[in-house]
Formats: sequence, C-alpha cells, structure tokens
Amino acid sequence: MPASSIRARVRAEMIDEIKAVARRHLATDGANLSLRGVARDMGMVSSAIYRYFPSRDELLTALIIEAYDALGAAVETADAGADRRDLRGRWHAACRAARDWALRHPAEYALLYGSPVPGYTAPDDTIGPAQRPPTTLVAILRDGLAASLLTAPPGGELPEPVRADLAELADVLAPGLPEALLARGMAGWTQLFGLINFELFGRLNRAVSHRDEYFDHQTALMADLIGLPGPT
Amino acid sequence: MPASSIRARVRAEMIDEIKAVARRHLATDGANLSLRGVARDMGMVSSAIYRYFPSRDELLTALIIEAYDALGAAVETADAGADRRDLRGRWHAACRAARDWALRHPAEYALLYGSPVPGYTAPDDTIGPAQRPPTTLVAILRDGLAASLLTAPPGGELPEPVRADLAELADVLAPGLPEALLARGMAGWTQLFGLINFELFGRLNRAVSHRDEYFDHQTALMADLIGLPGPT
DNA sequence: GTCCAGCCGAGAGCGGTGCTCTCGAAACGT
DNA sequence: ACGTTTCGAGAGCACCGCTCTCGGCTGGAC
Repeated sequence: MPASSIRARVRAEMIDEIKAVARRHLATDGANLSLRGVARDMGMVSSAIYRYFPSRDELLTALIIEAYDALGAAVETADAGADRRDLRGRWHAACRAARDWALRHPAEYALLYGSPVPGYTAPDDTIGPAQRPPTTLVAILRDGLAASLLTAPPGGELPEPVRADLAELADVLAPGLPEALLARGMAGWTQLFGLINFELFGRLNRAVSHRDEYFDHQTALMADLIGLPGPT
Repeated sequence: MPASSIRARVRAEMIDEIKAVARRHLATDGANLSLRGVARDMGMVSSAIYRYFPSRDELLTALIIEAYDALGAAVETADAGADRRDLRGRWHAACRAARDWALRHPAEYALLYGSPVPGYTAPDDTIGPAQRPPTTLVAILRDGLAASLLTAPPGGELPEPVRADLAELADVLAPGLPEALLARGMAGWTQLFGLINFELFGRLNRAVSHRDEYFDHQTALMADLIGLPGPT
C-alpha cells in the first residue's frame, strides 16, 4: 500500500497533462481558455475535465500559480547568476529576466499582470508565489545595505502614513530595510512591470523600435533613482 | 432636406443609448460585456443591436474611444487648472486626475490599460485619443523648458538607438524636446500607469493602506527623477 | 395625399461556451 | 471474488456572438 496508489499517480499525471494542454492553448489561442477545447485536445468529453478541476477558474488558478513560480524562478536564477557585489548588475539581470519571461509567455504574463478576470478573485495560494519577484528585487537592496554598498536616502522625505505602511511591509519582506529605500525599490518594481505591460500590450508600438535598449535604459534610470552602484 | 434627417437623428440617439447601457453594464458586471444583456436591458432582441453595431468588438471600440477621450479630458483639465509655472503642481494634478478617473471607472480603465482582449486589435481610431494623456504630460516638460524652469539632463546618458527612437517620438509629441528629458518623461508616464494598474488590480492589497499618500509620494519620486521644480 | 423603398425589430437557428446529472464500466483494495 | 470507488461518456440547461429571413412601419419624394 504505497502512499501514492496507482490511482493517485495516474490522477496526478492526468492533472499535469490537463495543465500542459491548457498552457499550450493559452500560448496559441490567447487568454480565453476553453475547457471544452482542452478536453477535445485530450480526446475527452468536456464533462470529464470536471473530475480533475471543479471549475474553469480552478484550472486558471493552477496555471496562475505555476506561472508565478516560473516567473519568480527566472528572476531568482538571473539574480543568483550575477556578482553578489554588483548591485546594478543584479538589478538589470533580474529586470531582464522578468521581461524575457514575459515576452516568451505573453498570455501567461497577461494572466498575472493584466486586468483581473471579471468574476475571478485570486485565492490565497497565489500570494506566496506572487511575492517572489518583488522579494528578489528587495533582496538586492538588503544585501547592498548589509555590505555597505548602498546608502539609504534620507527618511525625512517620506510622509508619515507612507512611512508607516512601508515599515510594516519591510517587516515582511526585509526586516530593518529603511523605509525610504523600500519606497524607491517599490518605484523600481512598479516601473519594471509598467514597462513590460506597455511593451507587451502594444503601447510602444509606433513609438519605440529598439525595445531591448529602451528597456535597459529605463531600468537604468530607476537604478539611478534607487542609488544602485555598479561593480566595485 | 436637413443634413441630419429624422431617421439619422433617432439612429444616432439609439447608438448613444446602446453605448450608455453598455457602459453601465461594464461598470456593474465587469469586463465581459454581453450584447444580449444590453439588448435585454433596452427591451430589444439581441439581433436588433446588429443594426447599430456590426459586432461586439465594434461596440467595445466605441466605448474604448470614449473612455480614452474621457480620461484624456480629465488629465488635460487638471493640468489646465494648475499654475502654468508650477511644473511640479501640474505634474501632480495630471497624475492624480488619471488615477481618480481610473478609480471612478475601473472597468473602462481595464479596457484601456489592462490585458488586450484576445482576438481584438485596436483600430487606428483609438491611437489619437490614446495619445492625449502622454501628450499632456510631455506638454508640461515642453512648457518648462520654454520658460527656462527646467534643464534637460545630459544627453550623453542615452545609448544611440534609444536616442534615435526618442528623437522620432519627440518630433511627433513635442518637437525640439531633448531626448534625455523625454526619456525621463516616459519613465514617469510608465510609472504613472504602473501605479494605477497595481492599485486597481489588487497588487497593493495587503501592502499599502494609505493609497492617496503612497501615490503622491511615488509620483513625487518621478518628478524628482525628471527634475521638475516646484512653484517659483 | 399616396405610395414605396428603406430601415427596423422580432424570431428562429447555428455553433460555441461553462457546468450538472446520470449511467455504465472499469479498476482498486480487501 | 466482491463491493466500493473512480472514471469517461452522454444528454441537457442556460448562456453567448452572430446570421438570416420576414413582416411592419415610416420618412420623404412625387
């Protein structure tokens, strides 16, 4: 009597295959995922899918969680591949990894950072994976501060309500991080996904043709704002 | 034989009413607009709608154009209401107007700046209205430069491909605007809609509670990056 | 004042969707 | 070997966008 019986194993494989087919549909057909469509592709009838996912939204949630994890992993490995003391290099590596992943998986990215699906509210399972990219970015700041490569901007520039919010946030993400530094880090985070959104959703279409260089330059501007130094 | 015959007039009124009902549906039911639903609300059968809009996408396009215009008008009037020489005040007024409009019309905002509808590609009619907000922001920079309230950052910071792209863009938006200044303006533009996206799409949910103050602070950071001075 | 072309709404219908329920068969654990 | 559990198939419901046809109304030219 194995902990995972045969039934449980084939069931897990079935769930994985459904997710794989759904991901493929997402990549080709765009955001509107059809349960009946993936059922057809698997040679099944649509009602059979409901043995594995109680609703279309649950399938979407599973895909969303996996997508968050894939994006988070991409950003983390990119950061890990850079010289620990080259804060600016780590920043650019992380930003580029996020953009590259988004360009390679536009439909999944839209699921994560596009408009929320009308009736859908993200369950709590997603908030962990969703925090991986910003956590990685903040880690760069924390490391830089610990290694004295970075100095925090004056805290006096923060209105008190903002300082209080950021203090609570720092307690979760990176305890001890000065609020003013976190504020600029969040500006960088916002900018990063704003840039990706604009590029992916066509807002740069008749305006910017050298996308790679534009992206690097814009993220460099934010690195300046944060105060990230180059390699020592 | 009036230029607008009776027939044409009632037809135009009908189109307006359909758009109004559709906008109401958008506000209550969220992004998935149902043609049959608006037809029901108007006491009509669904096929009758097709006398006025050839497809659901065409209705969406009409709503998108009106939404762009409403947002653009809100930003423009906000800017116009500020002291011409207070560049920072104008910047904040424009940013707040965009955010306020978005918070008041979340579904319409999502239509404009959320993930694009799968099969839908924005027709050319939308690019004019879509340019109004960024044009207004750039106008602040142009005015500041003309009044010598603002100095452009050194152009040497720009990689050549970026400089070339931005030069072309400046020719359209604000001829003569230094590329490095436009680059920072676009960073502010990206940041603005990244901020609104994050707030509206729930990314700030368990993180930032004082939304107004946070927004003002983040846009102030970008005003710093651009180099906007306060009132003289 | 007549009359007809043009417009309009209703209705039926097509293929698609998410989802529910039932039924029979297969496979598992005992 | 048997009873239970699980599974896929199928029919069906209500909804969707969209097409086509038909009959009535009416604006405007005569």
